[in-house]
Amino acid sequence: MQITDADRRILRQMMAEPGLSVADLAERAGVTAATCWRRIERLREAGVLRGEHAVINWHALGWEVEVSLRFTLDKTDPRAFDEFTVAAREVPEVIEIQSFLGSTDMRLQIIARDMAHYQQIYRKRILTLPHIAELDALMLVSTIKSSAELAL
Amino acid sequence: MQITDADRRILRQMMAEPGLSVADLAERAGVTAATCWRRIERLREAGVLRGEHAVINWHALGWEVEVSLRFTLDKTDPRAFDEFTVAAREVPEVIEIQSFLGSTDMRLQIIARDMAHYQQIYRKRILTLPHIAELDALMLVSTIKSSAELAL
DNA sequence: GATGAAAAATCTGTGAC
DNA sequence: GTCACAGATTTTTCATC
Repeated sequence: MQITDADRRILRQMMAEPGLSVADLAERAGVTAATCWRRIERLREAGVLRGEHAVINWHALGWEVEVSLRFTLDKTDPRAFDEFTVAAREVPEVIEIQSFLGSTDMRLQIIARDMAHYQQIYRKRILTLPHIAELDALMLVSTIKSSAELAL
Repeated sequence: MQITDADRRILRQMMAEPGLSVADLAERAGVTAATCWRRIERLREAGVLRGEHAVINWHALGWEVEVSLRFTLDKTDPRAFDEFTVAAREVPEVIEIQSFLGSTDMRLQIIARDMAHYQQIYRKRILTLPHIAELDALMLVSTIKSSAELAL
């Protein structure tokens, strides 16, 4: 798919001010609402726009503990990656799963109500994940920036 | 702010099916559209709901390289954290900044068009960030899960 | 102080140009 | 790509609990 300057302006605006209506987006991107809508539709069909994501402030909801866990897997078993991933997806407190090339294989981000809750998840759901060779945990203090304002 | 059962149902539904209209959300959460709208507004004002973000497929836009960088800072200087954070925010290719308690102090996530572009960002914008003591990089292969479906 | 019903304002999605 | 428009949706108002 060919991405025009107008597409780029729309995408940039979506990143800069998420949640804007199509009409407002159109105005800021310098196109009419109908055009903007059709472009968004095209971007969706082309797989550039994957959908929407509600951004929730877990802290305000009383989920105080956020942890980033890095795993090295036991690569002697070729099924390690798949089985680890499938098992990790099933833990509801896991809010992000990333896979890497390098010494670390996977990263999970986890939220919990408090330390006691985290301990419980850690022992019952994390340490029981399959094929873990090594693991190290970092307590998250804050997420400062979580978006992009790129010159596409 | 007091969070009711209806609020929880609305939030859970928003996470499960982002982008739903207020009317549909209301139906699924078992409240009227007006009530649902008012509750969402309250959650927004209370800072529980930070908004809805469009999920962009960088790969489809031709941004092929994604990297996670972990930093240990030089803590002999008390301004290290602030100065590092301020400088990191200004790099447009940095799409996430997290700060931790533990051996690692910061994590940045970066996107680049290709390896050559990444090398350039790495040398000119990352290695020049202030107060870096140690740093290690991981090439991201994929992000598999990036949401939560929690029993709030 | 919170709710639902209904009206008013606004936006979306489509067709014609 | 623009314009016009019907239908849908959001947001306000108001009477009620």
